[in-house]
Amino acid sequence: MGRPPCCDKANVKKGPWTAEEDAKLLAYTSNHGTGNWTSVPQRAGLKRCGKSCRLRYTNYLRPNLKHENFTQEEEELIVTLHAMLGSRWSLIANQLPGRTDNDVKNYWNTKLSKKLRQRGIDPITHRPIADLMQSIGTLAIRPPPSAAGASSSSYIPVNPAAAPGLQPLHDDVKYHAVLNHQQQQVITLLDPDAPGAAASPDHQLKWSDFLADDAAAFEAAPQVVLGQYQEAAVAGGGAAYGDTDSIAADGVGGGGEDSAASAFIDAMLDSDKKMGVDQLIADLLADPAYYYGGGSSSSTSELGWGG
DNA sequence: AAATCGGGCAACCGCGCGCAG
DNA sequence: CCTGCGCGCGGTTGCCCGATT
Repeated sequence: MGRPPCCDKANVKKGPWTAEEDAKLLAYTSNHGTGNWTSVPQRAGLKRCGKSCRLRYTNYLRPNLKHENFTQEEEELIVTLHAMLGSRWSLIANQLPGRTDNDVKNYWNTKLSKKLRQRGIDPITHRPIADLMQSIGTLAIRPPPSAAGASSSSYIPVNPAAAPGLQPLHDDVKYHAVLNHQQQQVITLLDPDAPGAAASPDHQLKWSDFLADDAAAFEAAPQVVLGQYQEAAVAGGGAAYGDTDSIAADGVGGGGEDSAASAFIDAMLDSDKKMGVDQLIADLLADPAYYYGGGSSSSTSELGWGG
């Protein structure tokens, strides 16, 4: 038994919107707001599905939308957030004023993923493709990640300790130093007075522990949860979102990992608005070590997005 | 000049979640 | 607690248009 259709599809227009339709929808929303989309078509005199109206409004007609090209700063922010959040386009778009999730998604699919591939970085895992090939070869004999392993996680540059013999593409030491430093800044910003802040390596819990009881853990010590999430997010292989997706897909776990991520993300989004975490993200992006370990951190152009 | 190809983008579809009754 | 409904999200599709042959 499927869900009934939201509208009479036989009598609904589909396809590109005309200027007249746009005008009607805009006039209606400016006068009545955007609640109850199912009734909007009838009230606005449109032969469209309410869902289509909502999409048209949010992706095109909504005030303050940017219609110009993405800037280099926006590109870099998308890449970083995608590495942390996966394909949660709405969350990523929240960090980009004037951009919609559809914009970000399309831009990623058509431009950014290709750019990453061209630079030898897998756009799904955000790890060097060479590293992935190596991982495939050694997957069967790799031990499961331990707490210690997680705390020294490798992300884009492979951690030599985790894969001895593999040539690191970047300056891993510098990269990890930068990343850890940025994480600590974020954590401190969120709750500088919290006892046992994640700054203490001995206190770091395993991400899997957090997942088992994420809601309570987050309320009790969000700064620790943040540290864990970031550790998990940067742990090699895109475990941060790949695992949650698989959990969600097979319906096992009652959304444990997913809710863990969501709880953290929601809190993060609330907090960053208040505390300027955006700037920290920008600082992280501004450091070339993020993708190309070593070198100075003077210019984002060193990331090589320009051409 | 015409045909074909490929990229980019707008829009659609189906699903999950939250909420109200 | 259950059910129906609306909303939002992510994945996918299909059209348009410029580039190439």
